[in-house]
Amino acid sequence: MKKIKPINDARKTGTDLVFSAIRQNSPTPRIDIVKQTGLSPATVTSITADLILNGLIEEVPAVKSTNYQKRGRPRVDLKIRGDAHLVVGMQLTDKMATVVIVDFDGKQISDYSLPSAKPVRSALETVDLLEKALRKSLENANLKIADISGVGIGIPGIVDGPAGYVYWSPTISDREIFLQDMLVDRLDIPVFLDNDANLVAIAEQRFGLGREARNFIVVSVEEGVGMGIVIDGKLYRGSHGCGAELGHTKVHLDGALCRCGQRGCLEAYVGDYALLREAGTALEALSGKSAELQMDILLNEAKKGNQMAASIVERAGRMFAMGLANVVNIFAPELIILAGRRMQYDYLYHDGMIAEMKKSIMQVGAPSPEVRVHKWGDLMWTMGAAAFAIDGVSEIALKDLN
Amino acid sequence: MKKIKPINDARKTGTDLVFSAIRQNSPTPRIDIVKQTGLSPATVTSITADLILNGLIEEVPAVKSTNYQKRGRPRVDLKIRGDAHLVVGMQLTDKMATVVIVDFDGKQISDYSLPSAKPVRSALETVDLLEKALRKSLENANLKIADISGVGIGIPGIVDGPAGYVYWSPTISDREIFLQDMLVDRLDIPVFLDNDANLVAIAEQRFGLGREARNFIVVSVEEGVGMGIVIDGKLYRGSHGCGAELGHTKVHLDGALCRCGQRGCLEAYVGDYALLREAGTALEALSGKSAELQMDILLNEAKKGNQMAASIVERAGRMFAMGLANVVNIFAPELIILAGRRMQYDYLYHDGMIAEMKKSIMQVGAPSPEVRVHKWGDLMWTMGAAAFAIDGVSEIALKDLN
DNA sequence: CTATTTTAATTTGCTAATCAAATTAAATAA
DNA sequence: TTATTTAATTTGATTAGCAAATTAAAATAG
Repeated sequence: MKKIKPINDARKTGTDLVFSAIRQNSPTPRIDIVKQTGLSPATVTSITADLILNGLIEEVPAVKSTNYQKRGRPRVDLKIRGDAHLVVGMQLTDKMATVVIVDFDGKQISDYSLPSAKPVRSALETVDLLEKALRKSLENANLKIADISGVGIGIPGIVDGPAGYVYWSPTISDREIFLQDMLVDRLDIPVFLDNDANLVAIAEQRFGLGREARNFIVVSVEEGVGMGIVIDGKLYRGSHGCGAELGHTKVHLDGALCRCGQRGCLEAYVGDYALLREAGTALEALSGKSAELQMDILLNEAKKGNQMAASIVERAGRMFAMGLANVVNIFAPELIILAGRRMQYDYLYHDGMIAEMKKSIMQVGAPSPEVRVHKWGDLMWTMGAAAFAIDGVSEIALKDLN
Repeated sequence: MKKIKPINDARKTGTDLVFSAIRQNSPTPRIDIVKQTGLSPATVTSITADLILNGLIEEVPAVKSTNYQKRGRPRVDLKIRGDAHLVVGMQLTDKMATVVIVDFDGKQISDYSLPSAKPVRSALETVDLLEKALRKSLENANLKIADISGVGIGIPGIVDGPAGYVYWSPTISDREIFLQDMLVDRLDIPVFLDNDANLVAIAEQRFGLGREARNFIVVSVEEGVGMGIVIDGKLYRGSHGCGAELGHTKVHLDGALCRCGQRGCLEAYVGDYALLREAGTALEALSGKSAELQMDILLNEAKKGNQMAASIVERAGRMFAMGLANVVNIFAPELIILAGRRMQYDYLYHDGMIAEMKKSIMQVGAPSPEVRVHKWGDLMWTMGAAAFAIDGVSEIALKDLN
C-alpha cells in the first residue's frame, strides 16, 4: 500500500509570492516585486490592492536610495503593516522563560523574562511557566491574550517543529510530549514551536544577515552548539522535522566523552564544560569558582599568554573549524553566519579559526563561502521565535484572505 | 544594488505536476494522480488527454494489485510512453567512456564502451572521446544522432551541472571549461552534465531505492567517495551547483594525508590508495603487484584472520561509519543508500559498520535512518546519466507542449 | 513656463487553467 | 435484471493572470 501525499501544497499562489517578496525586501516598490516574482505589473497591482484592502501591507513614501531613478513617476514603497497583528516570541531555557512582543513588521513592543529556580521541569510545569510568563508580559504591556495572533516558542533539544512535538529537551524531564497541543489548549491562540537553533536561522533570514542569501547556515554556540540550515530560502528540518545536530558531529574517533554519552562529539571539544574539564587539570586557580567565572579566568589567561590556557583554547578553535568545514564540504552554502549572544565566545569566532576552516574545504575553483559573525543582544533566541510566529501568522492570514 | 532574481520559476504548472506524478509511480491510474497532485478529476482528465495526444504518455490495462478495488469502473493505468524519445547516458572515467541508449521510460536499448589509453585528457580530447563513443554506439544500434533527444553525461570531479561548467576533473587536464557548450556545438542536440555521484542519486530516485523517499542521500564508493543529496525530491547541489564532498570531510585533526593535499579527509582513510599505503608497510606479500591485485590480497588476508590486515580494514570501516554519521547528524535523511558497483567494497558495507554508524547518531526518540545497500551492475553511473537526460528532455518536451 | 521624455502604476478586455456538479462508463453484488 | 460502486468525462462557470493601452507623476529640454 503506497502512501500518497499531495505535492500540490508547494504550488504558490500569486498572493504568496507577492507577500513574501515584500517581506524579504521590506520597503519595496511594485516595480521591484514585478521583477522578483516574474508576475506582470497588472497582476502585482491587483494583488497588492487586495493586500492593502485587507490591512496586511501599506504604502509608504519611497525611500530614495543612491541608485534611485532620476526621472519618471516616482515609486511608491510597500511594506508589511505593523499594526496588522501582534505576535509573541518566547524562549525556554534552564534558567528562565523570555518573552518578546512584536508587531507584524517585527518591531519590538516590549520584553519580559520570568526566572525559574528549577532548571529541569516536567511537561506540565513547563506549560505553567510559559503561560505565566506570557500572561505577565501581556499584563505589563497592557494587552489581552485576544490581542495576540500567534506565539512562537523556541525549545532547546530535539523538537519536531511541524508536528509540535518534543522528543527530548534538556530542560524538560518528560519525553515525547505534544507540547504544542498542550499550549494551544491552555492559551487558545495559534502556537508554533521549534528547536531554538532553527529559530535563530529564521531570525537571520527575516531580520538579519541571511536576508539576501538563499542557501546559508547559522551556527549558534551557547551551552551547546546549534545549527540551522536554510536551503533555497526554506528552513531544512530533516526528515522527522528535527534540526541538525552539529554539536554531535564526530570530530575524533573514540575521542573525548560528550555529555550525550558518545565520544568524539564536537561539543565535547568546544563547549564550556569541555574547556573547563581540561582546564581543571591544568590550572589550579580555577578550583571552587563558578563555571562562568572559571571561563572568564581561562580565556583571560589565554589572552595574556599563559601557554597551558592558550593551548586549550586553541585546540577548541581548531576543532570548531574542522566541524564547520565538514558542514561546508557537505552543504556548500554561500554564507555561514556565526551567531552569538555572549562575547566570551570570541575564541571561536576569530579570523584564525575562519582561515583554518577555509583551508579545510575541498574546493577547486568554486568560491568558498562568506563567513560573517553576528553578535546579537540578549534577545537573539527570543526574536527568532517571534520571527517564526510572524511566519506562521502570515500563512494563516493569507489563507483566510482566500 | 540588490540582485533580484525571479523566484517564480518554482511555480509548477498542472501539467508538470501530473507528468512527474506519473513518472514517480509509473503505471498509475488517473484517480491516484488526483490524490497525489491535489488537482480535480476534471483537470487530470484534461491534462492527461493532452499528454496522450502529444505522445508523452499512454494508457495501459490496469495492473490489479492486491488492494485493487472490488467493484466499480475499472481503473486505467497511465505510463510514460517509451517510444516518445530516445536518450543517451554517458559516463566518463580515466579508463573509458561508457554509453547507454535508453527509451523515454528508461528501458535500456543498447550499451557500449570505448576504452581510452590516456587516463588524463585535455578538454578537446575529452570532447573527441565522448563524441566518438556516442557515434560508435549509435552506429552499433543502427541509429542516427537526430534520433536522440538528449544526452546526459556524468563527469567525476567538481562540476557545476546547471551551468554546464567543469571546475576540475581528475580525468581532464584543463580546468574551468564550458564542457556543455563545447559538446552542444559538436553534437547539436541537448546536453546535460553533472557530477557523477549526483547522477547516481538521480538514478536511485528514478529507477532505484529512492523512489519512495523525499529526503535521502546516496553514497557511492569507487575511486573516491561520492555523495548525492536529494532534499524534498530535488537534487541538492549547493550554492554553486557543485556536489557535496563527503570524501573530503575531515575525520581526524591533522590526520592522514589525502591526495587532495589536505589532512584527515575521509578518503585518506577509506580509499584504495589509503588502505594500500598502510598495507604496504605491513605486508611484504604485496610488493610489485598491481593495485587491484593488492586490494584483493589485503581483503582476503583480512577475511582469513590476518590480524594486521584485519586491523587496517576495520579502521577504514569505522572511519567510514564516522563520516556517514556526520552526514546523518547534519541532514537526518530518512534513507541512506550505499551504492556500489564493485563487490570489493564489502568491507565498508557490512552490518557492523552500519551498527557503528547508528551508535554515533545523536537521537533521542527520533527514528534513525534506514540504510540500504544497492549493488548495481557495471552501468550504474551510466544509467544515472541516462536518468538525468530523461529529466532534461522531459522538461523541454513539457515546455514545447505549451 | 510649457512641451517632451521617462518611468511607475493602473485599467481594460481577453485567455487559459482549473473547479464543482452533473453525467456517463464499466465493473460487481444482490 | 437491477442496484451499487468506483472511475472517468463532460459541461458550464469562475478566476488568476496577461498584453496592450492608458494614466500618473516626476525630471529635463527648449
